[in-house]
Amino acid sequence: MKRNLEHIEYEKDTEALAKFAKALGHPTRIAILKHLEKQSCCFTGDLVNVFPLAQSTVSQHLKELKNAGLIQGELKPPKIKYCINQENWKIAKALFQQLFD
Amino acid sequence: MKRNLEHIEYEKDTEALAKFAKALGHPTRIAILKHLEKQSCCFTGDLVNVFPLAQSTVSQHLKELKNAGLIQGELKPPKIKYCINQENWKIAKALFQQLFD
DNA sequence: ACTACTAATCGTATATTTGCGATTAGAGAT
DNA sequence: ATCTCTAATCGCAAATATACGATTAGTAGT
Repeated sequence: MKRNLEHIEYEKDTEALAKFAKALGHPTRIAILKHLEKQSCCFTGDLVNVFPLAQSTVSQHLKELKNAGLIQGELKPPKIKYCINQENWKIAKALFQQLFD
Repeated sequence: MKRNLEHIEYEKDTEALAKFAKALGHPTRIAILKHLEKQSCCFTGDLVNVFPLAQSTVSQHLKELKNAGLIQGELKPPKIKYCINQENWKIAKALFQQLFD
């Protein structure tokens, strides 16, 4: 990007909502979240079997969801159990609700 | 992208939701939509004054929102009046609501 | 036809995203 | 210490996204 302007400052809520939306902006990630809602929790390996994607690709998507704060991982050797981050999930829900009021 | 797998088929709702989310995945576009909600309608030129962005950049964002079906433009020479596409807005709202249930 | 105005599109540069295979890291179990 | 298993990370390639200035298109008025 070629921007000579310094980073634009938006309202906190706007930034937060965009961040959540961005994380939701890929069908695979939506599908992962729906799966997590249904299963309540699951492991990376399970998802690799659910989607016709490489393990590294699924891991990448999980990473983005984690970075956005929508999910969290719990060490459950030798696996990692992923769940929806309920706290941030509520925040995201509220922000979207607010947008669509 | 290097994918030898043919395009993955997701559920219609999943695809639709991801498309809406993707369009919402940029703070400028969230801000534009919030502005449209407040003003009910507005013109490209107005937005160029609201954001420290080039006219072409604002136009690009409007195009993406239009492609996602979230807004629509009405010819109002010599300007174009943009409004939220209420029909799709409702659909988007429902899809997000459903996700966060 | 010409002018004036708005907004879309083009061309370009750079950043980010998406995806894969290969490798590495981490945590038990032997 | 070594082996096994899972999942993250690395390195790469290709597609998309973001932003800009410049140009073009479209419409209304003169």
